[in-house]
Amino acid sequence: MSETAAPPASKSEQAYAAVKARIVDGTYSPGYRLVLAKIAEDLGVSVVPVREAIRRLEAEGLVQFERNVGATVSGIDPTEYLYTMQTLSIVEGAATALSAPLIGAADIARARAVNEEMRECLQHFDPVRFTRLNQDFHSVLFEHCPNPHILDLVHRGWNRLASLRSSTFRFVPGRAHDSVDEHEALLRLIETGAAAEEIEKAARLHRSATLDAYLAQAPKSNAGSLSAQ
Amino acid sequence: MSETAAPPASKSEQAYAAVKARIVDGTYSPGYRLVLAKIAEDLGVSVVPVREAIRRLEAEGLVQFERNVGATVSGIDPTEYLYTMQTLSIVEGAATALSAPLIGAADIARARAVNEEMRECLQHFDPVRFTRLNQDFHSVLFEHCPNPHILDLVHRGWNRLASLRSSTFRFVPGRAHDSVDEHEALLRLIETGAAAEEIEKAARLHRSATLDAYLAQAPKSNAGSLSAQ
DNA sequence: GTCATAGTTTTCGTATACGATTTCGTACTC
DNA sequence: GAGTACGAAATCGTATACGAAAACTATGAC
Repeated sequence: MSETAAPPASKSEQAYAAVKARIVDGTYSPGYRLVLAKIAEDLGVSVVPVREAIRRLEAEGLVQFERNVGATVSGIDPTEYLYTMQTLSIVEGAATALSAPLIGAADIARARAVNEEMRECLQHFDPVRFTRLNQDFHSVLFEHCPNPHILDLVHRGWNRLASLRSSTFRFVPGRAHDSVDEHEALLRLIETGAAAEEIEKAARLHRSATLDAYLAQAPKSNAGSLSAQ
Repeated sequence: MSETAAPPASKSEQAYAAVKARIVDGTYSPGYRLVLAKIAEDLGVSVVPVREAIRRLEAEGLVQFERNVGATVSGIDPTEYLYTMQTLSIVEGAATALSAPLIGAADIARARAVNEEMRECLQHFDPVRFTRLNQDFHSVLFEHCPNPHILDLVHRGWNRLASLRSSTFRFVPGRAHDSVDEHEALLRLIETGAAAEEIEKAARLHRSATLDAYLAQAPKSNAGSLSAQ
C-alpha cells in the first residue's frame, strides 16, 4: 500500500495548518484580527477546532491572545523583530555548529549552487526569490542538526520572521550583497573543518549583521546586541 | 482598588495551569496518560478547555499527542534529556550573557547568598532544596534579560527538565560540588564586567558539564557536544 | 462639540451531545 | 496454545447551543 492513504488530517490539524500558512505567507498580516467564527466558516469547520489551533499558534508566538477579546496576529512592534532576530541568531548559530560536522561535500556543493543563484538575484533585483533561496541555503546547513529541539526553534524563528516581513522587514540591497559573501565564507569554514565554536560565531554574526542593517535604517534599539565583538 | 479583583482566570487557563503544574511537579510523570474526561472531572470543567490546554502544552513540548489516541506526558527517552539539556545550555548561556550588563551589586549579593546556601545543602545532603536553590540562583542571573523570547525559552527548558527529573535526572554529589564553584566563578566574571562572549561561554559550559556528568553515568550519546572546547 | 449612558451587536467561553476511532476482552477456530 | 474475529467499552473529535463579556452605536445632557 502506498502512502496515498494518508491519515485524513483532523479538522483541528487542518485549521492549524491553514491559519499558520496564512500568517506565514502574509495573508493575515500582523495586527490582523482572527475571528473564530469567520475562520471556522472559511474552513468549513466549527469554532472548536479553530480555537484550539489558534491557542497552539499562540504557544508558538505567532498570535497573541486576549481573554474575551480574541486573537490577533502578533508582531506589529518593531521590537518584536529585534527580539526574534536576536533569538534566531542564537539558535541558528547553534544549529549550524551542531550540523557542521555532518555536512558532506555534496551538501556544500548544493548550498554553494544556491548561493550563486542568490548572487544572480542581486543583479536582477529579485528580493522575493532571494529570500526564498536564502531559506534554502540555510536549510542545507541545518538539515543534519542532530538536536530536533533546536531545529524546531529555528523553524519557529523563521516562521515568525516570515509573518513579520510584510510590514517590518525590508530588503536592503547592500546588506544582501554582504550576505552572499558571508554565506561563502561560512561554507569555507565548514569545508575546512573549522572548530564548532568558530562556525557558531560566524553563523550568529551573519544573522546579527542583518539585524544591525535593519536597525541602522530604523534606529530604535534598546536591547543589547549579542554581536558584541 | 487592590489587586484582589484579579480576572477570574478562564477555565481553559485553569486547566492549562493545573496540568502544567502537575507535570512539572511530577504528579504526572513521563509516560502518564492524560485522559481528557478524567482531567476534566478532576478540575470540574468540561473537556473542551482541557483539550485546549493539552494542545498548548504539546506546543511547549511537555506532552505528546497522537490522533484519536490521546496525550501522554513526554520525555521517557533519555535522549530527550540530552536534547533538552543541550538546548538549555544554549539559550541559558545567551540569556545570562544578555542579562550580565544589567546585573547590579545587589543582585550579585543575592545570588551569592543563594549559592552559599547551596554549599550548605551539599553538607547536609539535601538534593531537593539544592535543586530549588539552583533554580533561584539562575533566576537572578536571568531576570534582567531584555529579550523576553529567550527568557521564555529558558523557562520552557526548565519546565521540561523538571518534568523529566523524576525518572531520568539523578543528583550527582560530585557534580553538584563543582556546580557551586562554577556559580561563584560565574559571579566573578559578571562582577568584573567580563565580555559577554566570555560569560556566555562559561554559562554554557556550566550547563554542559551537568549534561556530561549525566552522560558519564548513563552513556548513550549520539549527539555532538556543544561544549566542544 | 464632548462626554456619558443605555441598548444592540458581535464575539468569545464552555457545557453538552453524539458520531467516529481505537482499544480491550472474549469466544471461536485450527 | 496461537492466532483471528467479533463485540463491548473507552476515548477521542467536533458540531451545536447558549450564557457572558466586550465592543460598538445611538441617543441625550451639558
